[in-house]
Amino acid sequence: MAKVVSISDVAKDAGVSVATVSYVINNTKQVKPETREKVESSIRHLGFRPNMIARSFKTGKKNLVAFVVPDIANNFFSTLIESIEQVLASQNVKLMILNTKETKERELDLINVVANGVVDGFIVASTVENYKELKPVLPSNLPFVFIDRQIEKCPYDSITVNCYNALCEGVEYLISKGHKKIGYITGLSRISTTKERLKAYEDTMKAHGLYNPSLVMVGDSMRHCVDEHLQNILDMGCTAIAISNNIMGAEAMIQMNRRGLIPGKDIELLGFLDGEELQYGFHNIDLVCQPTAELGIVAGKRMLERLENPDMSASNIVLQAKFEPYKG
Amino acid sequence: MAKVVSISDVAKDAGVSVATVSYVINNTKQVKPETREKVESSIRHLGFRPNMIARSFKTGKKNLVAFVVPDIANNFFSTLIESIEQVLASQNVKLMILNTKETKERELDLINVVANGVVDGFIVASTVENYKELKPVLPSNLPFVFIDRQIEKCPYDSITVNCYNALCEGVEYLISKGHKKIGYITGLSRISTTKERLKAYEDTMKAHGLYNPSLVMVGDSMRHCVDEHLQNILDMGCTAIAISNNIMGAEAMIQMNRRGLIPGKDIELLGFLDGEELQYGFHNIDLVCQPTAELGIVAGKRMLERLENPDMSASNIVLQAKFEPYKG
DNA sequence: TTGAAAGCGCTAACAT
DNA sequence: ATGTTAGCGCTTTCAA
Repeated sequence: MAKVVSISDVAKDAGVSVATVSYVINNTKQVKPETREKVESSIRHLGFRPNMIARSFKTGKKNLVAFVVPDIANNFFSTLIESIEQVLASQNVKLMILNTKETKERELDLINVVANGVVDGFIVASTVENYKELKPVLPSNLPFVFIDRQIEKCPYDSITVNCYNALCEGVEYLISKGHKKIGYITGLSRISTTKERLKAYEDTMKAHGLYNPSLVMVGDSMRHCVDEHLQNILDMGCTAIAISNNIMGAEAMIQMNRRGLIPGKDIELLGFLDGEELQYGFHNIDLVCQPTAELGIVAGKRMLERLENPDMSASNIVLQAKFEPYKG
Repeated sequence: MAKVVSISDVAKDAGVSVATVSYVINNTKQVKPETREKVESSIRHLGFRPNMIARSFKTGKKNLVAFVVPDIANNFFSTLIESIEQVLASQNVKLMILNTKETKERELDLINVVANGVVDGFIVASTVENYKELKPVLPSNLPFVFIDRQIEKCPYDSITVNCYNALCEGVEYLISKGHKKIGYITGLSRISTTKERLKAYEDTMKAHGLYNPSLVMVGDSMRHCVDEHLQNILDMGCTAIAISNNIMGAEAMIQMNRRGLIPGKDIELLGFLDGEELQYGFHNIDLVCQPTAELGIVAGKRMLERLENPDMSASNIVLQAKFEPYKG
């Protein structure tokens, strides 16, 4: 366990003051070239690396943003992670990922732990339903950007995707192809995207006099619940099924495959295209396509702006999904 | 942007010294109950949260470990993340995830950025081939635990899974069922797991006089490469195909599905079961099963031990995968 | 062009 | 049981 070398070790070695060393490593003042050389040589020679914690402590800047994410195993969110990382990297800001597993307690706990002093700001895809629950843990001095899911009465920036129109169009499409019994699997009830999408399904079905509440299965936004719901829907004799998110859609594909059913032939599937994953394989289902990468990019940019200027007023940006039927 | 309250604000408000406040928030000395109460009331009242950076700066302890991971979208790694998180949580240590996307430069850069002062240690699933490349960025004063992939000549702890025997058994099994032309898709060549698995395939095929180098497709451990390789293997008339990791296996399933081919019927598939994902759906392929969660647990524990006692000598732990044929 | 020194918020040794 | 204070490594103001 070698001793860790500090700025004063470098100063001593180079025969200058710590201030001078600081000037050269930060390029923050003019330094005589030969002095700079001496210092840089000592740095290399001693293997000095500035202690980031000390630096953050002093400057209050960490160049670190936390992304609070419900499920890193969901391709939608991993795509989001990558696009956010990319934007932040342009300003040399790193992304710290905190995985809540769709659990309120974990979300609140993780935010709480990291809130004071560790990061410069938060991007949050919250699993919490409304602002009341969240408020106690939100540090008032840090920027927050909410992404993907809208929190009721939340006075911060948000970037979301509206899927209502696209999903209505999708259900219309199924109906126009003659489907009458169309099953639906929802996500976690408390989440805004789940509500919006369910409403799209319900409104469209009702408009055509086809709505039947027993065709709606209440899922959990994760894959586990799908198999059972799928079975119920099949048992009820549905000829088509719409599914409230990507991961459940992917699971439905798998489970249909296991039963020897071919999507788009034996039963028509309307799902969500969220991440790269689905682009590659799933060409035989109708899709609601979210601009996932763009969502991350917009959120990342917003965070960068807010870091620059914390006093901007909050804004809510809504991107639009679009419907793309399978061209079989 | 409200003012952030510090320990001295609390001290002032409660009419005690900063030391006393520190004692109550850390439970590090006896404090008279009524004093404690006063302090706790001030803390609640002012909304004080200890500045973690300042604390880390002072104590040198961050309770934060970095996990350097090649691809968070790969279920194998997200399972690993969850099991590591779980173990670390028992000591109140948090996990920071750094995503390299199988890119050496990103890996070296990210380690470098976080090396000094941000974390207490690193768990690394490295995409780098050998220790020489890695060495310049490794801070000598921090613990490292290498996981999943073995780095040549690396003098640190490692926890890996040996799949050689299980994959040999799997290929034997295919051969015993009468398959003679068995295609193979490899992972990224530089990675230890890729090498080990390829060797298992080659050794077994050779032992039966069935080896033919043109049946081997060089992949990249990600899904993108699979479709083309799969086509080649089908064109060559293979009746079975073995695939070097989970994500490429999943992609092969999807692409077969797209072609209307049923795994285990039209062509036999030998893949890897790594994460939860595959447990749910893929019941019609033969599988090499890695103890993924256990891998994470062992690595997490090792890190915790090392944090406790940095001077332990390095150890290399190897877990064993096992082969499980599809029982159709 | 360089240096001296204050101070960021906290912990913990030492004093009371 | 509580308070006083040094000091963690760094940046930055001010002086030289």
